[in-house]
Amino acid sequence: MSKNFKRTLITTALPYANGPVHIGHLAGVYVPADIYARYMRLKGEEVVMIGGSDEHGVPITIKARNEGITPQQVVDRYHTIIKDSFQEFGITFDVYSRTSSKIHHKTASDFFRILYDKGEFIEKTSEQYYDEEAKQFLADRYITGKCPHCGNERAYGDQCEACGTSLSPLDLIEPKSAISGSSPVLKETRHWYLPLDKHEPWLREWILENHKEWKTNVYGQCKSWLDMGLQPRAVSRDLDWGVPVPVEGAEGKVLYVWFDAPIGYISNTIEMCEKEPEKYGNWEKWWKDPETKLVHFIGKDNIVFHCIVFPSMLKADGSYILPENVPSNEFLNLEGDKISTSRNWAVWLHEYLQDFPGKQDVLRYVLTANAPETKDNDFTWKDFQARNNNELVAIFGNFVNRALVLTHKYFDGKVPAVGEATDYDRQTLEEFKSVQAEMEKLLEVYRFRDAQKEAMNLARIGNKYLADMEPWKLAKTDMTRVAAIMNLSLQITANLAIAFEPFLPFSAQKLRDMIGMPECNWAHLGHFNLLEEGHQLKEPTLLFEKIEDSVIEAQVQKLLDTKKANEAAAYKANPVKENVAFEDFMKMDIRVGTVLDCQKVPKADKLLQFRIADGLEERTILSGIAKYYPNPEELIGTQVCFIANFEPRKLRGIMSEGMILSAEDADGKLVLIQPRMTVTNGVEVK
RNA sequence: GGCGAUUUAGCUCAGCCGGUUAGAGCGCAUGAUUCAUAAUCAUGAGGUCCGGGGUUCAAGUCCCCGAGUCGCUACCA
Repeated sequence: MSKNFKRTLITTALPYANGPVHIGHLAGVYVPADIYARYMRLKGEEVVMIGGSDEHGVPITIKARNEGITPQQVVDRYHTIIKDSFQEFGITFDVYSRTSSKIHHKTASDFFRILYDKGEFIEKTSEQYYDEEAKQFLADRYITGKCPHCGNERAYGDQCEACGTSLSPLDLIEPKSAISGSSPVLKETRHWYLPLDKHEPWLREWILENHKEWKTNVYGQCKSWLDMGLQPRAVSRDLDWGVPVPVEGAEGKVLYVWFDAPIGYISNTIEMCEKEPEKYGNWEKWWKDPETKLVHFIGKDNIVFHCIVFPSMLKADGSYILPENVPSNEFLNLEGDKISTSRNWAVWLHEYLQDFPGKQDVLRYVLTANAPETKDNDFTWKDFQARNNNELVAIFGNFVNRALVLTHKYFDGKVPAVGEATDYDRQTLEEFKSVQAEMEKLLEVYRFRDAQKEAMNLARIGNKYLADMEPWKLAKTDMTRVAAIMNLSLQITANLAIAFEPFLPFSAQKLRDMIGMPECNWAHLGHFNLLEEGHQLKEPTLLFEKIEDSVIEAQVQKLLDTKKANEAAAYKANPVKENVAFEDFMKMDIRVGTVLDCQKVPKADKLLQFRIADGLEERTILSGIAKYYPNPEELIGTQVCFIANFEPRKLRGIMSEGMILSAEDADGKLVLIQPRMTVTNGVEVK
């Protein structure tokens, strides 16, 4: 399956610019991609690594509204943090740009237009609300009106927050535009769809037949999607934040964010090439030459977009190459819990860089050693400390220090003469012979965890060599032999500087400074003539430092604090809604009833089916709280509050006659509202 | 619920096309050693390979049923 490619284009998933980057992003995408890129460069291959912020989409506009700033201000803030922290962390992007850039708007726009002109889209027309004052179509949530169910005057077009009902804008009574306040009118609007179903046949062959080497999770998920049958996907949205749809009469419409984002890889490549044409050449050679190997580094939540949707877009255009591989990692957990931006459960890169100055490599090492390559993994601070102290310090750093200190002690820091190799020396040399090939084999198939282990193994061999040779004893009798031993130890040190360069670039650089090895060439790995006799070494400094318990405890405490803060203080209660008349409240019929029966609804994860004695007869109500009540039978006999005069509605084929009231806690957990003492069934709540 | 992935020593993970006593690193125990950031080196203890069936001369490895975990997806009146 290995073709001969001339050059490699590495893309990294675009971080969404509504928050900073955390260790999950790093472990899943950026550290492995950077290792791969550095390795390729070290080999002298032509390679570029593309990155950038994904800055469009509805969540950013919502965040902006909540904070009373513009979407541009939101993305400016996070783009800067993300870009700066990546750079400080040593992620070597050839370009790190953003999708709000001019060049991206043009690229994405042109891309759409070409597909449009080729007739690669399906157009569908539907009726949507239009604001004649603001002269634009209104996205669902920019329409407010009276909720047909509860009468709340300020329901949104997609949902009534008073009663929780999800709505269509057409359901609203007396709709109003949230932008101008005027009454919108219904107007026909077109939307464009990418007919993925049309692309299914070649996708099948391309993935299922020709890319069996993809990781099992990637291959499996693609197969699953293909077997289910692909559906057309909308590529446009009514929104004013994004890339405008470049079609006549499409004012107020933008490209849907998932369509626009992957094109960012292309725009960023163009930007890179335009900035330094002599270095990178024409952008098209990176995207349109079949001799370019395209590799997407992503997380597992992005598989379908990168393996099915984006390739379909590229194929629809017709002039682009397709990805050769899509190495997708699983997720990294933090101290046993899912990493979450909204819950602030994360180790943020920019904060790590502040708390651990100069320790980029420690985090790089730990994230690689514990990378979620085949399944979700857990990051713990204790493990972080152990890997630093027991591996980086004790094995790698210690060996380097021993070799250098001994050389300074016995030979004034000059590389001593080679000398005759003993059988044992030859054995040690033998172990280095296969290292280069071994590491390449692993790196080529994106197994960075194992590759890094190989590098660490070299330091282990070094430690063992010194322990077995005991030059500090021989120094009393045979300095020629000591010279030979130290020479070999120093050559091992030089090899370490090469082997670790893709993984621990800062430390490798530091090491090369110490031993005076300005150049770093992958081809030299496994050789033993890297440092010449008589070459002067610098005074050794420590490559890594031990991390004390107190430092780790402080980080753990920080996490515990955010957890607490999340649960209480950080929860921002929603603003109080508009006053309502007493009569409106009286329209709501809230009552108490006893649970006669309660069980999970088959084939639904969230639904519980209640049988309630309501004082008159009995009624069935469904409620989406199954997750929080794993033993529903325990609710039998207790009393709950419910809205009795709700329009009945069918869910999963069962008629639900009302709504059971729950409080939603700060963490999203739903807790039933229950009377403190038993009351008569059917009494009203006022 | 459907689909995909995953479940192997205390922890983190290897085990290709089924083949003799299941491996590595860390942690732990014991011993050796002092050049080194109490670092290193050696040895050792630790596993009904998630559970239950089946195919086979032979299964961690293949098939079926089930459980846990994660992702995509449907469902939270």
